[in-house]
Amino acid sequence: MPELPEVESVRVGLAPWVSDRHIDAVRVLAARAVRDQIGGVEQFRAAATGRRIATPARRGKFLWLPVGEDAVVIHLGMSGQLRINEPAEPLHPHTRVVFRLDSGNEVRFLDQRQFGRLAVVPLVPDGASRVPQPVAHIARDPFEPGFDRLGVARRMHARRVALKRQLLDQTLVSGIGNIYADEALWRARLNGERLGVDTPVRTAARLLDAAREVMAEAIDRGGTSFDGLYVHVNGSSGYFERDLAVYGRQGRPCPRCGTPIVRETFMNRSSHFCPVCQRKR
DNA sequence: CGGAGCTCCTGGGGGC
DNA sequence: TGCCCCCAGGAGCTCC
Repeated sequence: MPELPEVESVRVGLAPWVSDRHIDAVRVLAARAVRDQIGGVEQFRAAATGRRIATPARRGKFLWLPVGEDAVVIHLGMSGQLRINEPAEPLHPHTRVVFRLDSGNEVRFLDQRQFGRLAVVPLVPDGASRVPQPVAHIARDPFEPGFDRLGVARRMHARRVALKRQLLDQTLVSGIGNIYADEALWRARLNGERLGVDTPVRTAARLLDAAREVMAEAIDRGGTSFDGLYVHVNGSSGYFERDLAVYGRQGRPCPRCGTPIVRETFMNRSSHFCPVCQRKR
């Protein structure tokens, strides 16, 4: 389940293989992967072929390969992977899109559950920089220089919306998914069902700090994976379940107080928390 | 228009 | 042993 740290891990791993390379050919094996592309598969192929890739960039969970005034924007969804292969290597059955580079290598997009998506889109202005058009409505992530920590905390406090829902709202703060939301809430000792209006601005800011810390540690470890679906660009899996305090650890002791971790359904998703450290009040 | 809920998708795993 | 159903969730979409 790629969240910000996993996507950043993919970006860093991909960069030396694709930066300053030309895309010589594009194969789309599953039209669904480019369903957002205006003009469909043919337009995707035409718009990507022959372009030179600059340094891969990222905001939140969105990754993109800048190509001139456009970008190949990639969202990995639930199970998307990018791998570098030689053309002779057999295609994995989940391969959806293949880019052949002028280096002779291939960049392969694999995606079992097909929530992932790719498109060639124009870059649009965003402050001092530029982002792909579909990324423009996404908020800055906690690692971006322009991330307004206090401003986001104030918005959280102003809303009668549960803290976990706000952490997952990509238009408020981007990059956080279900796993890091649970981990950040545990670290900040807050229950995810607590409302923003019941949370002081400084407490909301502390929660954002916790989210950034948890994700920074995951980036240092090279990403996190829990079901074997997430894989680094070279095919090796990042698997750091032991570093998680609460996610997927229902019934096991809270690392802080020993109380068994509880799993509940919230927002049609699973939520994991310590019933003592993170009281619902 | 903000907020909440629905939907897409697939293979692994559990239950019978 | 085999089959069926449930489960995981990011984000775009729809509805209120």
